[in-house]
Amino acid sequence: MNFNSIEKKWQEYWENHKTFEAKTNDEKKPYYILVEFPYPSGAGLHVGHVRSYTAQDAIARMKRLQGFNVLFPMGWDAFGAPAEQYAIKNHIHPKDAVKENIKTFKGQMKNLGFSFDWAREFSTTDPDYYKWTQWQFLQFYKHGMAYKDTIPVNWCPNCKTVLSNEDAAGGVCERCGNGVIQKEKSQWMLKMSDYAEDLLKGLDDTNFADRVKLGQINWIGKSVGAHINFKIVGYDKEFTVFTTRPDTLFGATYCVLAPEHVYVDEITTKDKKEEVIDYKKACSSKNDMERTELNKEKTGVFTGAYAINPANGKQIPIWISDYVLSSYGTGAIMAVPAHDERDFEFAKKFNLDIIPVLSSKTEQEELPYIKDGIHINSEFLNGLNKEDAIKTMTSWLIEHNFGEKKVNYKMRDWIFSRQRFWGEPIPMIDCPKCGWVPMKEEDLPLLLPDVAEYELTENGESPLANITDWVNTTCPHCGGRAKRETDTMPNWAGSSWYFLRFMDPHNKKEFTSMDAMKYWKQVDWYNGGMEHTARHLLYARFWVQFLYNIGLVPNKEMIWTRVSHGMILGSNGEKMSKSKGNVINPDDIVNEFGADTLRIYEMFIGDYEHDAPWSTDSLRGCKRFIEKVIRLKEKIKEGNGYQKQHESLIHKSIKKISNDLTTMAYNTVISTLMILANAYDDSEYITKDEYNLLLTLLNPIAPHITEELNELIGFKPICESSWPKYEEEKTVDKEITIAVQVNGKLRGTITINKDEKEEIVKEKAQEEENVKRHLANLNIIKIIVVPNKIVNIIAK
RNA sequence: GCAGGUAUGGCGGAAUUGGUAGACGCACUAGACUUAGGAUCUAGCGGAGAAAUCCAUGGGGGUUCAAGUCCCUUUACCUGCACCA
Repeated sequence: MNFNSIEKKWQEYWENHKTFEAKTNDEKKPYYILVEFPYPSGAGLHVGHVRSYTAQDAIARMKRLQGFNVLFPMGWDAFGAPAEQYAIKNHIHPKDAVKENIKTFKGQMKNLGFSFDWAREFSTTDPDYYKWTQWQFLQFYKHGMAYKDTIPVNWCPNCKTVLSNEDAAGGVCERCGNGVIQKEKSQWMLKMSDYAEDLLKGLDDTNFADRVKLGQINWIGKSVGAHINFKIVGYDKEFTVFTTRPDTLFGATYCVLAPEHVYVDEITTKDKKEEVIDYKKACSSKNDMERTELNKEKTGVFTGAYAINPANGKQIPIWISDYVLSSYGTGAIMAVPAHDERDFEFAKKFNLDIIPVLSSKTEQEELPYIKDGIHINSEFLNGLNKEDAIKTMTSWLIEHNFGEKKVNYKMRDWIFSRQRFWGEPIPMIDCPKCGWVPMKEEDLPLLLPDVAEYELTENGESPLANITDWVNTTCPHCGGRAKRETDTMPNWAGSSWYFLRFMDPHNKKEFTSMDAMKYWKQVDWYNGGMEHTARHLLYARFWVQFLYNIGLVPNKEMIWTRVSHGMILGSNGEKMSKSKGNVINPDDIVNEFGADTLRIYEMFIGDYEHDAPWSTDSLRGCKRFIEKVIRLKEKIKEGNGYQKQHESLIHKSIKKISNDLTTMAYNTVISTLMILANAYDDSEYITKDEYNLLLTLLNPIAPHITEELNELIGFKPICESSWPKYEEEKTVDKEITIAVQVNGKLRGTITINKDEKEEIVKEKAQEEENVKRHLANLNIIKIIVVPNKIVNIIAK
């Protein structure tokens, strides 16, 4: 059999019959299956894509056979830095590079037989799409959710470009090797922090995998504590710290400000000026992660200024150190060295006071410790436990105007500006008279200029800043001369709402009609990489919650189940990469082994949620399995229905496969099919119905060969048939074999009727030869019978 | 550093609520068929042992009639950390 021509034949059949096109408002029950749309890189489809697409395709195909109206769309997330860099290098417009890549990806996907509804395809870079991304940004702006702020960014003075933390790892520019500095830039921000609590609560209305929920919860990073104000000696000023342990205030012997804190320059005494300036300079080359490493030697500088501890009126020194981050809390801390590891190390190094305010439970415990000890050295808190002390101290602070109760979130506002060409232009206009003015909605989309050549700017502005024809415009408000915003949106913008557009992709009047959203309701099953479960998912949920709050989507959460898949590693167990030479190209595998073999193999490769190394040997095993299925056709004899000897196995298999396909246990779907095929192989002959059943169950994972074989035995196409049903009573065996233990050790097995009386089971167990032998000379104390499972005889 | 995850034969991995550890596949060994074999079929395949049996789910401890599964502790590896997507 020539699998290549069989695969082509069925791919054409599905296309011609529009088998996979979903109709909005169909009478059938809707079911929306989504895989993360890919970034169409120049490298083409990765075998990792094939894993998750096959998995979701299998669910889609089964659900269709089960009578659902399945929406299984595909599109392209095509804005981003790689396409831009490629375009600069080759002097072409990124849209042309993207066009080529999409063509490649689409061809590869079609060759693998994924049942995507291609009628709904779009790219985030289509003006028809990004028009609505821009429109939605304007809604954020109009509802006070978008603002400009000055933020430090990683800046490479040599490449004259802003870098991600990844590209600036170790304080060195990944591209040129020069040192990276921190540079202040004015950026558009979305007020995501306003949604922290809602994003936390909304998780209750989803069915995300636990580890996904946990990832979201940790990213949001809620902590309850207090703000405490510290007066600065000699100034009519105070600064605020955030702490989760206000009860330890009596132990605060010094304060630390982030080096970037606004008061630092002002309060530094003359003799310390030089030191402070040097220190700040040194910090500007480090990112947050490098700064907070615990095992690194603590560094810091005394500002010469003192603050007053509000609890006891003591003057305590104000230091600056890089272990305090300006991006978390208030950018200032009170240090309690007796009970915080970082503060302790810092205090030891710089000889600062260490006052314990919690009594340790055991004498041997060394500082620092921060368990729920009883308070000491803390005046009115003495003798209280942690909870009571926090309550008492918080009310005391409020009463004396020294602070307030405060909930803090690690999650920050979303930095929405990128100094790049290849992104959605932010539709804002800077007018010398009117300030920032949003574009008129009817003027959208604001298209990217159609130039193939553009240069990086000297000062880190977007390349768009140099394209004066594009930048210069008129103010929509006063009509005077004005300039466009030249920053573009982050790649995350387009992917934050694409799942809504798939519900109604050709709508010219709205981003998606309420009608379509009400019909499809939400994404029933969303799959993507583990690396996207924190950020992409959070951005998308934020976006949807905002749209919900302004009445544009019907539900606060538009994604019900989110699962994530593990990576496919190279055969050496390392991540596939060109430099390691361990990349497997799916095209090669399809050509040599066929798409069905690759699909089966990737489902069989291991636990879906875990990484798994590639093995071409294992792939061959899957090819052998297909060949066995083909050979089984020769075993068909006339006769209908299922033979008695296969009945129980068949019903069990239908049950297990139907279930496992919805719990991501794809590897056991394949092993169940192998067991069924082996049973057929071991019997003298099989019936057409039995063969058709095996083909139908295998069809979601290997759709081409199963359709072909099914046609050869004269059945109508599987894609137009229905999914088999099992009868529960036929899945249980009447006779079962159970284990017999003596003192917890396996000594034999007995065969009994299902649900046999306990007395008879006990008798049979004791009669078993080997059990008898082990019971000789022992007195039976107790016999534990677990119905239909095991017998354990306790004897002395 | 912070957060999350993982650990079972030579390999990928199975194993309802704790109840016969190693399903299924790969690799390997022996044999059959064959001009041939990356084909097919038969048998074997965690370790020790002639066998009975003992040992074995990263290490150590515990709970239980019974632990891969629950609890404590420890080690190693993987992923994410806000301008890569």
